[in-house]
Amino acid sequence: MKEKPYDFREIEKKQQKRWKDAELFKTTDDKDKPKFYGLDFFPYPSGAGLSVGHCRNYIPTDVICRYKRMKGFNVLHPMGWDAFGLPAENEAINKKSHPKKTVPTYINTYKRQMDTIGIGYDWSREINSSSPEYYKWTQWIFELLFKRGLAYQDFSPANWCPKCKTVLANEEVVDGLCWRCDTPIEKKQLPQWFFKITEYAERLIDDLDTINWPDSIKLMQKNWIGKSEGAEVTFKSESGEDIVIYTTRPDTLWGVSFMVLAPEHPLVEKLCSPEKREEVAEYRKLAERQSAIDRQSTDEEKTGVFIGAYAISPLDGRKIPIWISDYVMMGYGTGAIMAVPAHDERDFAFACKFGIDILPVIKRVDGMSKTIVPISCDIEDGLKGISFKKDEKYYYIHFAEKDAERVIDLIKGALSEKDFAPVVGTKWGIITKGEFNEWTSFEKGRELLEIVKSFDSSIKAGLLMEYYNTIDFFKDILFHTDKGQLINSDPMVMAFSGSEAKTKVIEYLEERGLGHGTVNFKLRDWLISRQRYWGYPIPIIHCEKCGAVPVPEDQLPVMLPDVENYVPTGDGRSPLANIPEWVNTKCPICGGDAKRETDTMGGFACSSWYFLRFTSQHRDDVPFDKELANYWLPVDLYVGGAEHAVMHLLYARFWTKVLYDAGLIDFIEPFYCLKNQGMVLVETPHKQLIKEDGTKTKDYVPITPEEEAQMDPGDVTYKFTKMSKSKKNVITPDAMAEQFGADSLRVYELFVSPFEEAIMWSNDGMIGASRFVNRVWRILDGYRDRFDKDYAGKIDEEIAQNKEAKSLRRKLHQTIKKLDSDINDFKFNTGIAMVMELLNEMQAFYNKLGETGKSAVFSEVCENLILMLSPIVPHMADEIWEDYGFEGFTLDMPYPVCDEEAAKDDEVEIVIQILGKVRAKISVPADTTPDEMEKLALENETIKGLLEGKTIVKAIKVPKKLVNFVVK
RNA sequence: GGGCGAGUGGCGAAAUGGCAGACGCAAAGGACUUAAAAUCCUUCGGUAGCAAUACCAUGAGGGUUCGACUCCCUCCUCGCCCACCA
Repeated sequence: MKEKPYDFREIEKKQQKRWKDAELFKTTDDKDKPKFYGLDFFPYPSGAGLSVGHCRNYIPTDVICRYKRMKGFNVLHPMGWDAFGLPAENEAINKKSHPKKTVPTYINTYKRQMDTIGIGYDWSREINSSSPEYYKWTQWIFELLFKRGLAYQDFSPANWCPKCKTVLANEEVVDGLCWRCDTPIEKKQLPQWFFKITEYAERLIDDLDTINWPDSIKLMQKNWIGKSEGAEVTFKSESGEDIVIYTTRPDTLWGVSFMVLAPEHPLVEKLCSPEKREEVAEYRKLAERQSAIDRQSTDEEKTGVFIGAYAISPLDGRKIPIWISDYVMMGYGTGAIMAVPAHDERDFAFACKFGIDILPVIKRVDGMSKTIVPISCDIEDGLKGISFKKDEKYYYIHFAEKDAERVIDLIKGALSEKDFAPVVGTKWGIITKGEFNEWTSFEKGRELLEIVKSFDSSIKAGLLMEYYNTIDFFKDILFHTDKGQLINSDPMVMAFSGSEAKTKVIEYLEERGLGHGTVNFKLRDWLISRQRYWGYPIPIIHCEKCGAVPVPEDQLPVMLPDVENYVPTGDGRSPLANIPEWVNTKCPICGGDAKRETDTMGGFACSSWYFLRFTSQHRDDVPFDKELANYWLPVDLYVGGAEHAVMHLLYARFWTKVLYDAGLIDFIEPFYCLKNQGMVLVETPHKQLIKEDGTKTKDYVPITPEEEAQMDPGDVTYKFTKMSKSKKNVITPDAMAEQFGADSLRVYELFVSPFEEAIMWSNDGMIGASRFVNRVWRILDGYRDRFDKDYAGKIDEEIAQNKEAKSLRRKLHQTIKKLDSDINDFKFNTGIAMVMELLNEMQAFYNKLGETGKSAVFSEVCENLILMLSPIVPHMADEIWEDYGFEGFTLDMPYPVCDEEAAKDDEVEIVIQILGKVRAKISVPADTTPDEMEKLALENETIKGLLEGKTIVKAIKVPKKLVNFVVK
């Protein structure tokens, strides 16, 4: 027999052509079959092309889709292009080209690369979000939202990126910087279009329970939506204005020491006293100028101004000073808060900074004496602290902060008389080795403190001794709990404690008409306007008489006009505003002169419904076929990076719910199962960052290979980072397919680490994967001429005679079972490891078989190996399949099924332990009963010897696993 | 500051209460070869020992259990996400 070399370049090209010619991946809408919809995140086609990082996303989805197809599912596995939006436009500007030209080129590259690694997409359903056929329907959905009152225009201070010259959504602002170009964001007052996603906040939280997503992503969405329950309370100012505040801690109402409004709060103007007017105006100006980053920083000292006005407490008629400060934000709640320094850390810090009187705590911690027994709570010679006993351990807490006196006052207030019961005078002490040592003098105490300070914190824990120099420890007691009994409040509510107190106070307020319970969300409405060219025009016509009118459906799409110069002007208007012949139009209602909306929509609109379009991409009369959408959706498997946790995934869920409400679909969530693949990191040269004064910092920055070549090798450090074009460290799938083959690349990415974990790209690992693939080929090809299709009838005879054949067959069926369940669980790495074990056994068997030996079992193993590997190494599988004389494609074959009988072990090795330590191992028939196992264990010579003179108290027996003797 | 996750050989990793290190990489030895590559066959956590074997070992310390990488408590380190949301 002539050996056929594994020429993967030739083979992969050939099989890809066969697949294409046979339209192998074309999906039919056969509604009788169970369906499987596998989808990858909608990629933005960039000039950089695909990297092996993208493949980490596409390969596993492809494996699952191929596997599901072999399992008899009707599989939909489409791909499309998120081609509209800022990234595409910015890239085109940089290249001094037009996105209309660059986008198709990039798409072609992506498609070619995806085909190169053998991803089985149904290209007949390809979608390009920048094509009028697609964006017509995105505009249609905009109008649907508009008609349902979910799209509105509003003047608002928007996040403005001066470099991208556009407004950004909250989600697109990262650390106060533009998520694309890292430019600090400014605030700019502009008329903007919003989607009312806040109306769906509750459902967006609740429905998370119905989908199978990673917990971390669900949690991120929950935190982003940020539901909190509390109350709105109305205070009257001295001048008679109503000031409504929002609080989540109505139970602390009687502790209101002052009040804070957001600087831009509309009442500030009215309330401000004449003599404070100037100061207030100045502060407001300052706050306005501050960029998003300053305002969000927690480290900043609190700033604020007293506006010279007072509110009257509706509870007791007390005068409450009103302040403004930028730690209160207009966008959340009512933009006004009641400040309770005794129970809120920020209010406390503010009160300390400005010397505002603090009312005592109004909630006393229940049963504090059970957990904390203060020994002393005083201030002595500048040393401020509290000693106490907790859980039988002694602690001393020293407050180094300048407001320690006030903290200690509050703590005293939070303790009841009985908490102080064991206190004897002002007894100072310190605990070492669990012993309480009284401080005989201040010097002695200081000395001990110094020693303790120098201890490593782990040692401190070991000594039952802890030292704090902050108020951290009491945060839980004072600021971060609603536990405790109400005190210093109205007698009507004082009987209550814990979270019940909160409910009762809300009732108290509602009865007296002072306020009511309410729910607030951190989520803001979704800002969709972009003052940029490369997006689809918002289909609205502004008429002076009729207002904002949606473009009639039969006039959709509103085509994006062709313009030569699309570079943003930076005046806050889109380039479309400079095309009068496009802007000027007639009102669809009254026929009078009107102007088109010139803003375009952000790219997230396109990706908020594309998964629906794939089901019926051909329809030009509806956005999607309702029946087909209901058949295919929700998506059964959605794979992509975790970085889209809040933006895309939240918007797509929102639109799906809107479409459901409009009766267009029958499901409430778009993606049933979500998986996040790990990143691919690559070793990249870095240099140490040197400060201006020449000192070295701890930070390293990546450098390009050219920079590396110019540097002293000693100064270069290698670290694993994400691939990026600017670092010039991108590894492309094309290069890997050329060097090792697409099938080897697929194996490498699946095998090297668990699916969710980041992988450190390694060429050696790639070689290992390629070695495995080659080995599979060599064995299968080597047996090609001896392969016997009619092996089935000859198996029984062979395994009866040949123990090794039986054992190999067992391994085969165990592997089928393991790989099958591992693919289902996304545990590709261990599944492939098991195939490697099978291959090792095959190799040993094959070696014994020699050049000419034949085996029915080996034929069975070969056929099943080809089929079970088909989703993973499809090119090779189909090539060998042909070589073995089979017709058609492995993808059309049923996936191998485990023969449970064949997979059963005859004998198992059990471990014999004495007191949990392994002392012997014996091999027993698999069906040995626990009692027989014990008997056999006791007969073992080694065990006999070790048990000599000992009494067996108990024998723990685990079938097929172990016997453990507990002895005395 | 808050939340989530992780920490196991020289390296990527396996084992989710039952033999720690499957599988792979790297390394070492052998076979084949004029030679190299490739391939095939071995060895491969540490300490002691010729060996059988024994002891140690899953970030550190404690606990639960007949038995802990796995569960609980305390601490350390790293990563990611969020961050003045009243």
